[in-house]
Amino acid sequence: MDTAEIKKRIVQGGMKFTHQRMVIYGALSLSEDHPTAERVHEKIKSANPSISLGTVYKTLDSFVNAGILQKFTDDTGIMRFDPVLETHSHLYCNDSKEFRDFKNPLLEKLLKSFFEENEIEGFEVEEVSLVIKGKTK
Amino acid sequence: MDTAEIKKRIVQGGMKFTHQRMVIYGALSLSEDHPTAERVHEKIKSANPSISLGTVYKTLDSFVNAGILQKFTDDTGIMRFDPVLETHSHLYCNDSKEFRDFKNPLLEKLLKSFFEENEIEGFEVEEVSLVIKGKTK
DNA sequence: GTCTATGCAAACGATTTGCATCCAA
DNA sequence: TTGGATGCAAATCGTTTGCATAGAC
Repeated sequence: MDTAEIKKRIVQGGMKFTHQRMVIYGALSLSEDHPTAERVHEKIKSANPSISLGTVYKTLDSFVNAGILQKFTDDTGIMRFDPVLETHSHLYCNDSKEFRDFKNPLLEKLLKSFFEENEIEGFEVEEVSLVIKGKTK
Repeated sequence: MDTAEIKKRIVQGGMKFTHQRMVIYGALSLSEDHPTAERVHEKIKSANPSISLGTVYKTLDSFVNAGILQKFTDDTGIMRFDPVLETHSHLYCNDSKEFRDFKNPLLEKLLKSFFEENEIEGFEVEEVSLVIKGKTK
């Protein structure tokens, strides 16, 4: 994702465009992993030593509220950020403790049809979140 | 679940049987919700004021290691405990922020077959965890 | 009697908050 | 110019740890 595209996303999210937001979103959009706030801070601080960890937290939170970033919490309770907005699942490696995106149209269709065809009594489904745990081989 | 059954579970898990473990497992096995450690402590403390929150944490952790309790982490990063050991999913109400168990053999079979029939390149699936988010109606 | 479980208090670590200053619009 | 964004430090809070004592086996 290039500079212009990132700026567009930030502005479309209804946010002021700042240097910090540019740098932080840039670090995220490059990463295939699902970094924590601290990891994002590490990635950017050599080139941008003045951006504080507090700002990274606040900025990531603003991105989530603006809908241009997704967040989830891993098994250890630490927040993870994901710039991929489309419906997708996550692979979690029990050995390396790392996440990877898993996009599979068939699986998504399967889940979608299941919940369309099977009403859950007393509950209205809005979204489903699937984590696939196992080992990289 | 009665006293004898709880004692059996604790002993079969290879753990010493203590009054604290009895009380803590008892509080969990009664609850359809998925309480936090603090919630468990609240539930038991009027009848057992000497059981400390630290002991609740250590005990719940021992149960998980012994395999007689499952734990997961909610979206806010707080640990939740679940005495239901069989494969099942969770319903999460965005309004009340509460979890309910969702057992559905068809859904479980669907997911199981999907991952049996669709090899994920470079990944060996061990378990899948599904959270269904929405609203109680 | 031995070895683990418990209670207590202090430590920890990820995240949030308050507030003065800065800067994009 | 002005309201929102940033940097810094202190506060928060769920959870863990260390250690002396108690209790299960």
